[in-house]
Amino acid sequence: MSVSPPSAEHQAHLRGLLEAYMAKKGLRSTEQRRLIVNEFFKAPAHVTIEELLAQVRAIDPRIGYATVYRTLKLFAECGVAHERRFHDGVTRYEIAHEGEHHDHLICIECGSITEFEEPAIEKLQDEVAARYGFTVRSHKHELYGLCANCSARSG
Amino acid sequence: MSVSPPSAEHQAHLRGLLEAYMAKKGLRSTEQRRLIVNEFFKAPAHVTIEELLAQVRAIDPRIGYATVYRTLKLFAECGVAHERRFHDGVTRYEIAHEGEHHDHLICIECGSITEFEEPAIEKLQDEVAARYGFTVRSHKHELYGLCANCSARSG
DNA sequence: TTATATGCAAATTGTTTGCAAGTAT
DNA sequence: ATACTTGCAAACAATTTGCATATAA
Repeated sequence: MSVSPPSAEHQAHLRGLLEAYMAKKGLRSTEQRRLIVNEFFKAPAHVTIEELLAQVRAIDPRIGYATVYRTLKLFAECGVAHERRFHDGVTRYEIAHEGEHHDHLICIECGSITEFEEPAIEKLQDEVAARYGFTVRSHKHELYGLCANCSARSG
Repeated sequence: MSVSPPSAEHQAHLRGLLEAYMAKKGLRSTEQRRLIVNEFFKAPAHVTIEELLAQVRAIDPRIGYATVYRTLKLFAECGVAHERRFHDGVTRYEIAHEGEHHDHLICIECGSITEFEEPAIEKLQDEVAARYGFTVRSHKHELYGLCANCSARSG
């Protein structure tokens, strides 16, 4: 529910971003890149390089790890994806959302990741920063614990 | 200002924690461990293994990386220190504070780390978790940007 | 054509572990 | 004596890079 694929419209917007960025940088549209973009949009949220690699290899087994790695970096650079690194030390990629920034609830039992948005927290956070004369550029707010399912299951 | 060494009293408390834990586990008080505890209490907050290693080697150059590594892990296990991993992927250790949990402002320019505490955020965070039936065990809230000094300097 | 992209394998980075020799109890 | 510790070096895990070959423009 908190993780849904991008609307056709939003997806088109992101493809536009990527295309514009590639044009500006003189980068080329290759078969691998086209495949990786398409699979990335179909992939579950917070996908890892390994996971996406497996997914694209199901279609073309000759794709290399480094190609997926570099393509996801490219997505992050042009704003199509966000890089996230949670507790477990693996980098995950998430499709850039429309509108608001969101944060994460991470289940330490089953690994599920849920997104949440809480403007009141963002507001307080800005107040804290102001108190220290700090200029916020980005932030990370992650809650670790047991998701509803795992809470029920384990007590 | 937000980073001050532990009071003599608090330090004694932490040493007690460590001693009790070591006794319970049958661990031994060695020269290396005594040196590392002492230096850790003198070290700046959010020290890395490398930094603490350099600091203890200034006193005894024969100390190995792994010894510092394992001793800091031990501190974390018994509640004398907290492990933190920020943006840059290096693990840092911080002396366990009295009382409340705190979070961090990290300057992406000079690397300085400031601590903050905001009960209202913690409260909202618990409300968000409750909304999802999520049981919070720990959390990470980090603001990245420019500290007061660097904001002034770079515009 | 020619600069960019790919796939492989090797290099890096930071952390973790195995083991023989040393040491606290 | 015995079990824990140490320091070294090697293993790991995840990411990043160099380079020869392939390919888009």
